[in-house]
Amino acid sequence: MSDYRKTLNLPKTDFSMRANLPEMETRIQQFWEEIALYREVQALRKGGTQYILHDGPPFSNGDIHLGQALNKVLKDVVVKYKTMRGFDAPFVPGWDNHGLPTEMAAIRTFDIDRHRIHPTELRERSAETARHYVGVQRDQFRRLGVRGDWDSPYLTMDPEYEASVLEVFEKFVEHGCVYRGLKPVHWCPECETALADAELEYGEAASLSVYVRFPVVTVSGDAFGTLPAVGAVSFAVWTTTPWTLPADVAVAVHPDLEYVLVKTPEEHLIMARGLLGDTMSAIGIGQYEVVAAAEGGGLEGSKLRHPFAGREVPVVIADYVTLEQGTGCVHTAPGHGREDFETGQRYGLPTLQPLDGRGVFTEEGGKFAGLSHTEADPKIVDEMAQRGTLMKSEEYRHQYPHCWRCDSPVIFRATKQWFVDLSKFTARALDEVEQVEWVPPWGRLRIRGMVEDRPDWCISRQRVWGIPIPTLYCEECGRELLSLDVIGRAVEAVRKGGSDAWHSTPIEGLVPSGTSCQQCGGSRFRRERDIFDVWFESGSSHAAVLKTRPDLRWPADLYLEGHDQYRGWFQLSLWNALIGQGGRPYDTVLTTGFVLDAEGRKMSKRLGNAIDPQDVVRDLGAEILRLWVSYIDFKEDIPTGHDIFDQVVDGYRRLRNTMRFMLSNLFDFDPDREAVPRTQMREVDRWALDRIARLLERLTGAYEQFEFHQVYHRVHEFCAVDLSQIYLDLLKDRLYTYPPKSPDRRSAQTALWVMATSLAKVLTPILSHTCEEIWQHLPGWEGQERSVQLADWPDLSEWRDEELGERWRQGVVPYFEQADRAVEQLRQRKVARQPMEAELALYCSEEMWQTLVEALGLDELAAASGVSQVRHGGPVEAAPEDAYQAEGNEPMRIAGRRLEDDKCDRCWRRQPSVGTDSRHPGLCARCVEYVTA
RNA sequence: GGGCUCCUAGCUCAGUUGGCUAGAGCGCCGCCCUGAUAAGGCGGAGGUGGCUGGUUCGAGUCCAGCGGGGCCCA
Repeated sequence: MSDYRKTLNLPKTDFSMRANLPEMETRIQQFWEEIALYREVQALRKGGTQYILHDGPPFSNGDIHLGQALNKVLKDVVVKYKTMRGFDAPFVPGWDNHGLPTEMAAIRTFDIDRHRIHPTELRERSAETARHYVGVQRDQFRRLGVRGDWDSPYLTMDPEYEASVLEVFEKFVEHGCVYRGLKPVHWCPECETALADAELEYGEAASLSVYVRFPVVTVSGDAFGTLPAVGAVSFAVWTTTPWTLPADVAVAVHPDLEYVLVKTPEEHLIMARGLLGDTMSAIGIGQYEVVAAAEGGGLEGSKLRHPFAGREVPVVIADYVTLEQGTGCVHTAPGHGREDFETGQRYGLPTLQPLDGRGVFTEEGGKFAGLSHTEADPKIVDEMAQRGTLMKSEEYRHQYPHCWRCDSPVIFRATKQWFVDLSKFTARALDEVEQVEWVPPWGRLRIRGMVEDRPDWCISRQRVWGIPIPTLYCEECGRELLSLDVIGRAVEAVRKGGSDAWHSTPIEGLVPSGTSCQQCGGSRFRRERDIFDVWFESGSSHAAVLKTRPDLRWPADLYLEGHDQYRGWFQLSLWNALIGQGGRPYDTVLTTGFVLDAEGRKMSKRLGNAIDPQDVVRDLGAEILRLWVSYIDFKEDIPTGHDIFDQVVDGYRRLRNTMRFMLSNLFDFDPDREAVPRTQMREVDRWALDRIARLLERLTGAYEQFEFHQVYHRVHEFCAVDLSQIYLDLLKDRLYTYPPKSPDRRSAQTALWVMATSLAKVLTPILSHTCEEIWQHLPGWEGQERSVQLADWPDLSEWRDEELGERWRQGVVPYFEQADRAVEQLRQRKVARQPMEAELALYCSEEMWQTLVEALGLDELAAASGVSQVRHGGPVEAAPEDAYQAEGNEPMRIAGRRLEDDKCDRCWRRQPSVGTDSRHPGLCARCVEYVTA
């Protein structure tokens, strides 16, 4: 009997069931290399409407992490989708080379002592590091299957790019919004250098904690009613850094907190009610009474006497004042604190800066001049004790930032920095924000908030690895010189020789002859050594990249980054483009959530819950990572974990095997010659095509809305339900047992071919490698593109059949589930252990029966029911007692019985006709006909 | 502490303008098949919709508060 197996058209394909993805992907990627796919696609889409996705540059300072992998794959999905839709959608990847992360990577890699190394050498080492990691990351991104112009990416350290940044700066200067001012920065007095946040290490340190009286001169309005004798009333202030008191210019209170006037045996004190008890016990006063209360807001403008400097200081409002510690009255020294500084800016207070680079008090420090800040601490306390303004002093241990190199405690010190005044662009910026499409929509709200309360932008950094700020200082008086001429020369020099040219060009080459200091008239200058904030560089990418490359255009259609970039790249690119180019740099901004672990916590190397994309690619394959990207909703927080990847692997298998089944049944199909015209197709095949046509419309919509997870979930469901459970299952009988060239079989193959090619196309943006592999295993046809990525987006609208689809949805598809249940009941009752042993009798209206028979035909109705035979038993009422009661709109009952007919050796169906032909005693009549034909 | 945001079965997602017993796939358990076979089919269990209160004839869907997670600030 097994002889008949040879007469069947069993599926055949080289498309393996197990993918061995890592191996397959490299083979496919090699193929892409060979045909220069990126160029091919670009050439093909040349002339199409441009769609510019501008790549946000990652730092070139290490291997790519999962978030970056996610980001690039998403961009790849967008770009591939767009090109298949006919757009000219180039993808130019970029890297952010400058800045502290790379400088630190270089210091680590080369074990550099940054206090000894010459800046030029540190720049060289940093450049080397950056180049190295650009190469590493490029390979890693390519390994993910990301298609782009990898041969000519943009690098922020390219001289051309650097020159463009300086040109943007030039525009800023033209607008007159660049100025030099004071700003407190973390400063290491040992190393005498500014420190970035990343260079701080927090550790325990001892400080002097002091409670200090700020005697009241006047209190605003009648906040506390009638005050007792002035002079006997003080604001109680607490601080752990007495050495910052010489720079104090104000006391801050919270506008909404309640403040009280407290009477003690000796005096009256003012502090927050919420801290009254703590403060009193700290300063050792047991007997006191509250005599009046007022909201902090009402105290604004009160005048106090500095505890030892003699000057008057105002009471100001600040919402960062809390009840966690202290008295609720916060000592404010704009020169020594970031918040203090902003408060000072708001009130127009002076920024006192009495410390030099070594942390030693200058003349401005008055009687403390010459003392280091640590030496001054006790002296200041003594001074206040003598003047009677000290209430309490004690040692205090707390977490305090230390220098990462020398481990000494750092200080906050006001230094001169370059700023950009953004205030006059705020209205324009908000206007542009409204023009942009933010996805998801709440992005607008978020960026609006940031634009609205944006302080002036400090663009200078005291670092080495970056683009120099092309300004000068007078050698005589130290006054800065902002000159368009000088910037112009810098642009030219940098364009030729890179950033180093600014440092190496003789000063005469940078200073136009006749230049003189605006302040003292001096004619000798030295160059600025500070560099730009890296955000200024990357924020200029729209100009440096979009405006300079012929394959791109300004502004971009899309920026796509993590939602941390609202404050970062999105915002700073916006200001930069607004001031530099007069408009927004993007039309749409799409943001992704953050990659979290399975418990929803952030991923970090420290927690040890980070997943390395390189591991995923090596162990599971890039396709799994790509599928994961479309498995989750990337706009929300993104949960990850090995179990999630396992699920993605399962999902991949389902997709792959469904595709494999279709491919394997197309082994003898020639789409050019054997495709069956729509009118001659079996109805069930047309139903399947209507289903996929309908699916395709939804998928296209999902791509348009950047809802890629909808693509995955809908395709997966389609493969599992419409195909595996229903269509492919019922097709087997026809595909395997019918004569190879019979129109009925070709009809099925036509449908399979349309579905397979369409699915391969619509999944290409996501499963690029697998779809390419499918493409290579499909039966070839006239005009088939070399790569599926060169194909057009499928249009299956011709296969839509509204009437048929509706009829099936109502009257046919629901039957399948009912049949399954009826069969299950037979199995439960042990009527038939195997469904193929059974026959079903449907008890329903004649009309209902006709609908099913006309839709499927008797053979396929049985196949779809999973049994050997199906017949109409009669009206519902005629059904036997134990018949299954079908659910649904119309009444139907399904009875079943075990067939006594023999099983056909060929088609496995139990048919009465088995054995009627003496030549083939084991076959049913249908199989005899096919075999003898 | 502030701005924005998220919280539906073990997991990832659906649920149209508030309206019938809240769905899918995966996973799990049981069965069948061995002509998709390191596949495939059938069935089953599994949800106080983060919690509390409110608006409404009716809320997963609207409002308020609380709890937990995330990003960015502080």
